[in-house]
Amino acid sequence: MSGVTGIPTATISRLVTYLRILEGLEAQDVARTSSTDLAVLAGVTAFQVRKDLAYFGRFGTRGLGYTVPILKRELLRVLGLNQTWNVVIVGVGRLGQAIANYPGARDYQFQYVGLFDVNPALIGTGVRGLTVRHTDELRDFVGSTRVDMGFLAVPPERAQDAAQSLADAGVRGILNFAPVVIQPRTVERSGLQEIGDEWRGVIVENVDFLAGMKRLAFYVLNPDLSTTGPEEIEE
Amino acid sequence: MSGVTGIPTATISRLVTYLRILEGLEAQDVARTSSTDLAVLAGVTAFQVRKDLAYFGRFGTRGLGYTVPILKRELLRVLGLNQTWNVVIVGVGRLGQAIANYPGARDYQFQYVGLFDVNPALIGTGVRGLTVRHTDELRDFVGSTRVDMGFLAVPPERAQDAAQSLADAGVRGILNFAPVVIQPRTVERSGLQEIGDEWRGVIVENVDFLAGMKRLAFYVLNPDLSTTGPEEIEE
DNA sequence: CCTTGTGAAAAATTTCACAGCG
DNA sequence: CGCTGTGAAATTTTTCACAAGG
Repeated sequence: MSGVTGIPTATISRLVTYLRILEGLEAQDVARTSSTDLAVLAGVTAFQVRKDLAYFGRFGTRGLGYTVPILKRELLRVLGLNQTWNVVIVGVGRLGQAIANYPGARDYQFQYVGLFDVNPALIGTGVRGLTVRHTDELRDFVGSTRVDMGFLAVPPERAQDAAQSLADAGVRGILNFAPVVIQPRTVERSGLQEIGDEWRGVIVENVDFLAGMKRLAFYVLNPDLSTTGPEEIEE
Repeated sequence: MSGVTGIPTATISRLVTYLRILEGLEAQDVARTSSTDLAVLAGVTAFQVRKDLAYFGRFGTRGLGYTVPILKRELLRVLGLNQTWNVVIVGVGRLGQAIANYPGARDYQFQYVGLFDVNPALIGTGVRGLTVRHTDELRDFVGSTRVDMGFLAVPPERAQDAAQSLADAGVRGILNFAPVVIQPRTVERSGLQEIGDEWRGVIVENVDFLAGMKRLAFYVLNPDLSTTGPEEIEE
């Protein structure tokens, strides 16, 4: 859609933050905002805000700033949140269930369409109106239902296999909650054939609670090394 | 401890990954490894591994590589994971309880010493052997018990206040699970005095599931913009 | 001969100054 | 005048080539 290239991944994270802020402003009926406002609320510089937005277009009016609903709409579009996303959850233990029940996902047209696990005790039970199926059925399921992403909430030792199953089934994006690096290539594993070249093009994003905890430990011990955002937020 | 400065935050994230990999290697009784091995397993370049480690010392032997237990021990030390961390959880709803029950935190001497919430229905109940207290008691609690970090698992609209409570109580690190930017400065809030200058020096790390989901949406839509790690991992 | 550790080069990202336009 | 949008400068981070050392 946009032929743009070389956009920092940090920019994408910040766009998500700006969007959240705009939703807050809209909820308070604020009509207009500026790069400086957004910068204060996001904890970055106003330069950064403008540069981030400039990668995707011109959304403001010189001399006036940004119209909240317009900028919000544009960010929704840029991030792909103005469309429906069908999601399966693989791993329906405590974490998987917490994810399924976490409020806020539905606000963005994220719909859980399937739950999968290998634990016989869980299969057949219902969580949020969906029946838990065996992970072996993933492939058939994806064949008959559109699935845009998979959330991986299995124990670490099963994460690579489960990711492989998702990729083989044709799922294009994986949100990995397991504290493991998912290998995009088929890593040599004793005697196994190289399966699933569908790997090419599968995106993996990680959400890692344990890693966050450890990073925090480091920065509490070395506060001088932490990035506490810019000193000056105004230009 | 280390007078080193200017260490990329990305380096700290990668150190956490290397540590995890080393623990896996140790569990498989692998005695030695190399920057190339670690690079493959971490999905980065070998240059990167060596540079990351070099910020903190010389842990390898030229010609031989790294001794797994030694490098692991050094990374534990660097990250501050060879000591006990006392943690309180603020917000004991579904998410807070999932965090309290998540396995793996205890492996690193992270100990939950207190649970806090404002919901009367929860106060007094027990979760994992701890009694849930009212958040108002946080300050007294921190006065009598050492608390090194607080995990913030409250609804977004309460996150800033709860973070303020933690900071006022003297907690140095906050792991924020709420999809909100915690303001390190006391932002103008209708009529309230500027309280809690303890803010200076409080570290905030974020673990944001919804943001991960949205980033994934973007990259699934724009796969060409995703950083799929290096093409070549070998030197 | 192998693999680390590191100064220097290259690339990416952020900061900045100001032109552009309502 | 005010605030955005952006090319250029400054800074940060990564990549690289190779010296150092077992």
